[in-house]
Amino acid sequence: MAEITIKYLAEKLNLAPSTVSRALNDSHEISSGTKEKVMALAKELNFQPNPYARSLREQKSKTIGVIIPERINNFFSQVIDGMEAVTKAHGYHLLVYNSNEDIEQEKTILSLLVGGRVDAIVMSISGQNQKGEHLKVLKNRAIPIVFFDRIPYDFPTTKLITNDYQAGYEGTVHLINKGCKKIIFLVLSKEVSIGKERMRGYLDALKSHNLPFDESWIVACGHSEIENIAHLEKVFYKIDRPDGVLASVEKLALATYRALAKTNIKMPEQVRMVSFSNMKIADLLCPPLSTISQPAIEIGVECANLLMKRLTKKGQPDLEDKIVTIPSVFTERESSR
Amino acid sequence: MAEITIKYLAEKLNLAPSTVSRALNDSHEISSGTKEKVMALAKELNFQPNPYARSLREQKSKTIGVIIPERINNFFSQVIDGMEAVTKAHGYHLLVYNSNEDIEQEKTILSLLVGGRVDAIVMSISGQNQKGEHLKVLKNRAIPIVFFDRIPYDFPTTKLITNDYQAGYEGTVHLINKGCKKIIFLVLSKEVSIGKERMRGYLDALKSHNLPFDESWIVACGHSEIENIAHLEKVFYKIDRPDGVLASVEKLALATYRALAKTNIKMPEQVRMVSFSNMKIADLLCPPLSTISQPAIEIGVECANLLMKRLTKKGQPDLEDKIVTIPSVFTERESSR
DNA sequence: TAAATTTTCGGAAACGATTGCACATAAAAT
DNA sequence: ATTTTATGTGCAATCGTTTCCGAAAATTTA
Repeated sequence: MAEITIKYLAEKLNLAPSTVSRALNDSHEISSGTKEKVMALAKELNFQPNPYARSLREQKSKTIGVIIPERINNFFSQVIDGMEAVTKAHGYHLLVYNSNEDIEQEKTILSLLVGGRVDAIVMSISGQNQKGEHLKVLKNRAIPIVFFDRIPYDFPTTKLITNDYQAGYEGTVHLINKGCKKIIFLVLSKEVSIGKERMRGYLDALKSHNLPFDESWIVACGHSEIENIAHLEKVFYKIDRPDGVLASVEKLALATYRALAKTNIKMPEQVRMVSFSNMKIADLLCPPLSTISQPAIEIGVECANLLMKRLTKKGQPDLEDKIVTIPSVFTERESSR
Repeated sequence: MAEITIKYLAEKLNLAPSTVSRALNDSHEISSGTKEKVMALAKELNFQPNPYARSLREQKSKTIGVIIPERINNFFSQVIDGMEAVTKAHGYHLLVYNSNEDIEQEKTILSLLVGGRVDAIVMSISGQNQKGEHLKVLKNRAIPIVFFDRIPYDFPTTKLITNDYQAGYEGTVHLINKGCKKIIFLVLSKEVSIGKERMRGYLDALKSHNLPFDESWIVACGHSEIENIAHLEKVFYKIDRPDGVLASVEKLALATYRALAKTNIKMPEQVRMVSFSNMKIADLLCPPLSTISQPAIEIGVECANLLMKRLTKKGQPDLEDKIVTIPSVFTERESSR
């Protein structure tokens, strides 16, 4: 079936394409009579204006690019759900890319996006490198971008994070209050923003409670689940075994569960754990996991709101260079009781 | 900064836009000398052809629309990851939509997509209705579409599912072998394809093992977690309590965990459970959950392969009207031991 | 050397929608 | 009755790319 175009409608109605276009856009300079006729036929034939013709002419795509480092992760799924809820209401579409925690892929994706394919970008950058030199392709382009969760420090735009420092602090204090003396901190990469902030909270908590600290308590893990488990096993086999764990990402808490399963160390009796996590079933784990969970949907909504405001209202200024902090919520469960 | 266009490159190089275009596309009718000059400048200025102009001209978008009923679900995330892996290699983009299990939203999304925005669609339809009348907007459009997991029966195209019948049968047999006599079947909606097939396997297993069956053993749940839990609690409070559970979707297995937690019924001692699920942490639940898990990534890869073949090779026939079945894998864990 | 190719490139149309401008016709004001 | 204004519509250019067609220039062949 031939695609239905404005030109086709115009022929059918004995009108000029321009008239049809204006009628469809409810222009004031078209009589209500012709408007109705046009609308009626358009509805009858289920006419949909060609998005690419429109994008080309209007120089905007009504599309937003989303880049996340990992798709199989509740947190990011929730963020995107939040974003979609608001962008949908504005007639915007979401192009979603998974960078697989890989800077090279991030770079490739970005170069695809800057060509005009999207009107804006929402991004959480990979853990490999937080400096963000690979983001410089964006610098001299006028494309709005907001970062969330894993943000680059030196890129002048709006960034959304949770109160990582405070949450890290409070999670640690919680463990201290439960009697933990040797709390280790699990981090994917010391380079990543969220890792750094959460770690700062952890360190400050230890300090303010006059607890000793050893460099080896910062356990840097990687992206390989198997290696992480093996590494953690060794940590727990040490004579001077830790009695507390603060995991800066969910993945590492899970690795800890598996590592502990291979030893005969009991949680929470011998070691307690608190983790940053957006798992919905933290309460079903053995034992249920104490979590610091981020308001993911809200983060998505907020990102989208910022962009919608910038894109749909005219005369809007560029995105401010600032960091917006949304509080996370702590839930105590068996793992730290 | 002004966008860099072919026309701009042409001016800079004192060439015609047509020549530049051909050079960039490595046409044989351009001398290697000019090709090099053009390529060099394009690279230097980081030229990206305007995707919308190209789409308009070529009448294809190099974009695929993906519609899923739920985003916060490992299965769908994995499927999309699989798809992206292959579409990326072909220079295709993914527009992802969440229908929220709502037929109306599905309809809205479809009408947005048929206007030429995407070259093909991959879809798993909502559980509300499996008849698929709302898909008729697609009927007279020439847009290729493939369904997976939750498929409409009467839509003539290729559909991908797992061996739902067989897996349902084998899961049930497993429970029977463990000594279960009263096995209930948890389903979201009796209308949904996967529910039906899995149920058929369940029923046949009971029959072939000469076990009694009662209509009430088919427990139809909804999308509200709270109601499901309340409902299941009642099921387990009956005098004639079930001693086995086959959950046709992960969500209902989790609801069962929570319902059991409110009673003092022990799993697997008093009731055993097997569930369809793609959870990565089934082994960390209390007790670890026996799962029938679908090869989600493979499904995504297969969907994408079908479409890429159809779209990138010329002279390809329309998508065959057939159902492709990929086997799922059963993993026994504590919940049914 | 002239003719026939082949190679290399430019001009212009096309994709479908939007919009500035011009031009009718009708209504209102003078 | 004539000018002004408002209203409704059409023409044509534009967005950036690709491609058909034709025409020079370079090369080969007769």
